[in-house]
Amino acid sequence: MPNALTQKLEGFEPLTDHARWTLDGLLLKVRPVGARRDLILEGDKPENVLLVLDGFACRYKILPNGQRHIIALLVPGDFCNLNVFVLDEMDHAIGTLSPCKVADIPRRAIDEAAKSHSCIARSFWWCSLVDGAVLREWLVNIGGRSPGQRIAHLLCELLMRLEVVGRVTDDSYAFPLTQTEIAETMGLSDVHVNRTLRELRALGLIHLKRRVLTILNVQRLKAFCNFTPNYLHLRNTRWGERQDTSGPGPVPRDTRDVRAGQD
Amino acid sequence: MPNALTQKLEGFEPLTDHARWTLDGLLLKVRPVGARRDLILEGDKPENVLLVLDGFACRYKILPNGQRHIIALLVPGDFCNLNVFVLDEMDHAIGTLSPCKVADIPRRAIDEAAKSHSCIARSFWWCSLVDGAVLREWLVNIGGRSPGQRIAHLLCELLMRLEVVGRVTDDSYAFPLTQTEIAETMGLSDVHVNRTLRELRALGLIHLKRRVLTILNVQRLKAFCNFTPNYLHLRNTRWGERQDTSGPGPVPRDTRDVRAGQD
DNA sequence: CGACTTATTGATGCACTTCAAGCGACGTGG
DNA sequence: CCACGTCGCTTGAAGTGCATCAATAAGTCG
Repeated sequence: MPNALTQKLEGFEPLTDHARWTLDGLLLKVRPVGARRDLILEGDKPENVLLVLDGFACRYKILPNGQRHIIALLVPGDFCNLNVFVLDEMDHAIGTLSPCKVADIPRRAIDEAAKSHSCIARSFWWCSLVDGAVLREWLVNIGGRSPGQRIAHLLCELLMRLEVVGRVTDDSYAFPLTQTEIAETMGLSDVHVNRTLRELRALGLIHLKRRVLTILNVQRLKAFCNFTPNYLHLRNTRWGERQDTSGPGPVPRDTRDVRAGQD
Repeated sequence: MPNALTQKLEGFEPLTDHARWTLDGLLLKVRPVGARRDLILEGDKPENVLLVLDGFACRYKILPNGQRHIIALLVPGDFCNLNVFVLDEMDHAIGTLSPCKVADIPRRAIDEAAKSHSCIARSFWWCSLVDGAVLREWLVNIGGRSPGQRIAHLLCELLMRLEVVGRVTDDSYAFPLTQTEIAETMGLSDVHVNRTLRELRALGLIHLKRRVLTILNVQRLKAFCNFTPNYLHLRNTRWGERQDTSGPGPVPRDTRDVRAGQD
C-alpha cells in the first residue's frame, strides 16, 4: 500500500517511479503519537518537518481569553510545517486530535528530494498552495454560510481529501472530532453544533456515530452546502475532473438561505 | 522612492543592490486601474503575475446566493497570483477597491529573478507564506472575536502592512473601503459595521472620515483586540523586533469579553 | 443642481450563545 | 463485579447580539 504522502501528491500530478521511491525515503522516522498531544507549539522553531501519516491533527491558536480556535485539519498526507524553510518561528500550534502516526523529516532531506525531482518540488509547492486555498474556503465558510451548510461543507471537503489518500469506503470515513472540537473549528458553540448535527441527521444527509461518519447521499449533501471542489485543485483523481453537474435530486434547503433566488 | 515591492520584501530580509535592481526590472509594465474593476476572475488562467503597486485590491468569492465575500486585502507590494506557477486555474477572483496601479509581470521574468538571486526566491516564498499566515489570523478573527475587536484587528494589521510600504504617516492611512465592503470582509452586516465603527470612535480609538483612517492611540487599539504581529513575520523593520510590552494605558474592554479572566 | 451612492439611525425578530441539568459510555479502583 | 468519576452527547430555558427591514441624512459626481 502506498504511503499517504505519495497518494496525496499523485492527486495533483503523476510521479515517476524514482520520485515515488525518493518520497518513501523521507518517511524513515515514523512515530506514533497519542490523541490530544501537541506536536508543535506557537513560537517553536522546529528543526524537522512533520508529516501526518495517519490520524487527524490540527492547526490551532489560543486566544488570550482562553478559547481555542482550530484553523485547519491535518489528515494523512498533510505537512505540518513546510514553512520551516523561510519562517523562523511558528505563528500557531499543531496538535493531534486522534492517535496519529507522524513522520519526522529532516529539512535537508526535503530539500534534496525537491532538488532531485522537479515533480517533487512542484508537488510540495502545490501542497502549500492548496493549504492556502482551503484556508480561503474556510474563511468564506465561517463568514458566509449558515451553521448547517458550514458543517456540511467541512464534511464534503474531508470526504474528498480523505478519498485521495484512501481513507474512505462507501462514503464513510473515520471522523474523530468531538462536537466541542467541531465547534472550535466552525466558530460555533458546542451546543449549537449538537443541534445542527441533529438537523443534518434529520434531513437524512449524514450518519455520525462512534466517531465514524457516513454520508448518506453525497450528491444531496454537496448541493445542500453548494460544495464545489475546484479549490482543492485535484486533477489527477476521479474527482478532479467532474463538476458534479448531474442532477442532485431533491435538495433540502437551509432555513437561512431563503432570500436569494439561486434557482 | 523605492517601489512598494522592494520595500515590502525588505521588511523580511535585506536585499543586495543588484537584487533591488532586478526587482525594479520586473515593474516595467504598469497600468492604472479604476476602482471596482476585476483584475482576475474565478476560473481564469492568467498568463502574467499581477502585482499591486498602489491602491487597495481584494481577493473575493461570490457565493451562489449572490453575497460577496472578501477573503484578503491586497495593498501596495502584494502579489495577486503567485500561484500561477503551480495551479492552473484561479479558485477566487481579484478586484480593485480603490483606483490602483498594477504591474503585469511575465511569469518568466519572475522565474528568472528568483533563479538569479536566492534572496529574491526566498522573499517570494516568504510572500506566499505570509499570505497564508494572514489568512489564518483572519480565520481566528472572524471565528473568535467580537465585531469590535474584529475590525480593530484589521485596522491594526493594515497599519503594520502599510507602514512597511511607506503608506502611513502619523498613525494615519488611506482606507478606501466602504462600510459595506468592511462588512463583506468581516462577515457582518453593513448596519452592524456602522454601529461598531461608531463604538470604536466613541471609545476614542479611531477616527475615520472621507476614506482616511487615523488611529488615535495605537497602543490602546492593539490592546483592545489583543493584536500580536508575530504572524506577519516581519523582522527587518522597526516593528518586527519589538513586542509592545510597554504599558498600553487604560484599555477599554469589549463587552463580549467579560467572562474570561485574563488579568 | 439633481441623481446616486454611502452613512446613519430606529424598530423588530430570531438565531445563536450561555447556563444548567440529565444521560450514556467508558475506565478505574475498591 | 459494581460504585464511582469523567467525558462527551443531548436537551431545555432564557437572554441577547446581530441581521433584517426601512427610512432619512449626508456625501459625491455628473
